[in-house]
Amino acid sequence: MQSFTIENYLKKIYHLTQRENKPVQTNAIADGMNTSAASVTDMIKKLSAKKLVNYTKYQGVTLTEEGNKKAINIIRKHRLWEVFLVNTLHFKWDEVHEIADQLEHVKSDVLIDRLEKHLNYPITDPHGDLIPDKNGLFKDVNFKPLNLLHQNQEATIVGVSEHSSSFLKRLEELNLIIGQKITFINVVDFDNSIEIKILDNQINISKEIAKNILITI
Amino acid sequence: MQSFTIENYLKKIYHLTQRENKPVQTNAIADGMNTSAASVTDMIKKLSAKKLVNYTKYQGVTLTEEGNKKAINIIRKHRLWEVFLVNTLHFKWDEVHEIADQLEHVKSDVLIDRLEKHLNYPITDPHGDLIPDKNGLFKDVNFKPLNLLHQNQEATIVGVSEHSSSFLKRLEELNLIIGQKITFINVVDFDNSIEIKILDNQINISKEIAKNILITI
DNA sequence: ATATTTTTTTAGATTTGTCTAAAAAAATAT
DNA sequence: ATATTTTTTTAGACAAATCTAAAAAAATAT
Repeated sequence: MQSFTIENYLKKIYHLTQRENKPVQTNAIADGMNTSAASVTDMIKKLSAKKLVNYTKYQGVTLTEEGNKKAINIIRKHRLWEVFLVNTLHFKWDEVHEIADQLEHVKSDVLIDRLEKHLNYPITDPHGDLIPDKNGLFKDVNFKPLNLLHQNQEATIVGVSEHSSSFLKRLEELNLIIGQKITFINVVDFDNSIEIKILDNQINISKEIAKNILITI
Repeated sequence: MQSFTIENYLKKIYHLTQRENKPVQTNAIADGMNTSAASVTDMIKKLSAKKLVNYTKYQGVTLTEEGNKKAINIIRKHRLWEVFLVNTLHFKWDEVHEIADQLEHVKSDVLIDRLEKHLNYPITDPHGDLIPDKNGLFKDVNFKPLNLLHQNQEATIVGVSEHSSSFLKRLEELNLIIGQKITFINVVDFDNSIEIKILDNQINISKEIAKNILITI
């Protein structure tokens, strides 16, 4: 009986160490995985014994080079499956995460190669997240959160940094979808919400929404 | 941590009770699953507690109606994924079994619906095995083994009843592929091998090969 | 009908991943 | 600098799925 536990831990640790480049705490992993801190400690010891994480007691963990490689490979598979679900099977972008969480664990390198070819070597998944190549390398791109734009700057939406279904559905309602062009107007002092122009209308979006939308200029 | 163990047992019991409609023995399951008889006994008790199999000590098992339904659903998923692998990703028919064994456990009814639609509602998988519909019903067809044909009878190959890669590869070498028309000539007394006409050539195939080829007249 | 062989089950142990409760260490506050 | 709070680890237990070895039942052979 094989299990996906190790792969899920590696993926979670990867994501938690990405934004800030420092060890992730036991509790943060436990929260993110719906498990107890004690279980995380147990599992971390196993991962450490397998040389997939660097671990010193009470100091949190980082991925080793090998752990990182494995994590990126899972993310590659997850994102390619998401593209498949949206492009080939016509799912919506807010419907694919849970299914891809299962598909990402299927073991077959040739399957992923063929899938990638079938999808025409996509660079990003349906949320604009970069898909690493076979060697784990990400294309170098210049994405930043919408809230960092300056007055009257034009930009194109290329991704999101939050994947909850409720967030994605809201974006669709506002036409804030990938490929959409927008113009930054200004920040409203009172609540830090943001005025933008989109499809010739001016709309207001909260800071929470704005900072989770990725754009390129 | 979820596991596919129960699904794999159900599938195996389904296949082992199919050909002969009587209880399957503990040892037969153990052989087919690469495990020990003791483990099978343990697992059977669990399946019985869940009302998925009918079990009386020393008497072997059969599937309950519910167990049967679950088994057929797994087989449906397995076969649809095989069609996907061959038709969409261009795998060969002898390369898909192991991958489909993983994909069949992905849980999402809507995924299977969309996959089925994408594949244009196929009736059989790449080996000619029938794909049950959503309600677990198989289309009623008239397939039988090639060795049961009579002299000079013409027939079309529609499937195989053995799925090993070595068998399938051998069939390809002999052009014995699905859709191929053949004419039965005669049985050779000495070794029960069979003479057939195929693509204007007469060839000889062993009884072992012949009985694992399914034809329709 | 009894002995032998085969099949199945039980008993007891192991591994994986999890848990709760308590102890220990680190971080924070006074 | 000490007390308090938070975080992490340890200890001990549990469920799932497996194993080997031994016992029990069923099937087969003489």
